[in-house]
Amino acid sequence: MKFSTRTTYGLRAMIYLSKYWQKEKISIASIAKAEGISSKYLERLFAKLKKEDLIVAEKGSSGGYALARDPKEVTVFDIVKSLEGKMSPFHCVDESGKVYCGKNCKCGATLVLVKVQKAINDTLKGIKLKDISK
Amino acid sequence: MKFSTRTTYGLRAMIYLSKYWQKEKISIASIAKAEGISSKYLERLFAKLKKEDLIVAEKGSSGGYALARDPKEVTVFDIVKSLEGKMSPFHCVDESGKVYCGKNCKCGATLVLVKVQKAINDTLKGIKLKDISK
DNA sequence: ACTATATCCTACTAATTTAGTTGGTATTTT
DNA sequence: AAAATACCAACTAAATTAGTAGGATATAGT
Repeated sequence: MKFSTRTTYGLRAMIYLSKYWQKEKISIASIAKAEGISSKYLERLFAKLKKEDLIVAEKGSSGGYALARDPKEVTVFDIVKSLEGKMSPFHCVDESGKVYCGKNCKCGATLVLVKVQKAINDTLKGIKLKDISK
Repeated sequence: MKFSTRTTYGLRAMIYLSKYWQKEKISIASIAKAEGISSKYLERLFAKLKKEDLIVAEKGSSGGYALARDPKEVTVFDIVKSLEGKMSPFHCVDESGKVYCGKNCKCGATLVLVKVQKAINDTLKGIKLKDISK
């Protein structure tokens, strides 16, 4: 089991943006270069972040991206969720923690899955973007 | 991000075995049938569990598998780890929690990864096989 | 108006991982 | 000897992830 690099790339880009919060707009090209990420790939990740209103964009020359909200108020959960899609890392358990696997819904295994899912989400919700951008 | 079905399959099989702890040996065929898992696939998962000494096997007719240790003493972490390989769900962070990514090792993103990894592992270590096999 | 620099959009490709299959061999009980 | 079991290696199929290609669209500065 591996988390995708999307999460790490996205976090790094958001940290980068938070350094310019209420200062400058930043282009994908410059973030990609600074962080060593494919700019075309980062482009696609930014589409997701924008769709969830975590960042705002301005087109055209001297355009770029900026955080949509104060880094003090954005949680890492918000970011990871927008990049990874639904935060339900198991096939049997949906996002709300409800178990719906076909075969044997009351099996002890799902107790584990639900706890792990909750542990991950609680951890992510407990960290603000501000906390990790110094 | 999804955990693989291996984890769930393996847990369910181990729960199944724990019901027969110090009673009977159980064949893969019967577990696979009862749990609705491909028996050939389960075979391969059992190879991993055996390699980590979580189960013991006896060959031949009337052979089968049994838990190697008391379900009170086996943690879910032991099981998941043997199935998933290393419990380092991020590319930047090794199993011990050490960060070793090439580019920017001190970046704030790794703080998140380390915390999530710890949260998962602590959760898994806190659950005994016995706890989930009623 | 032109040009350079951006975001935005869609489709394709490559690599990796996961899940499952095929076809056996070795061992033990009956 | 036959049946049932674990054991083993190689292959295939499906899904996901990572990355690329090739543009269209919008804006600022000249």
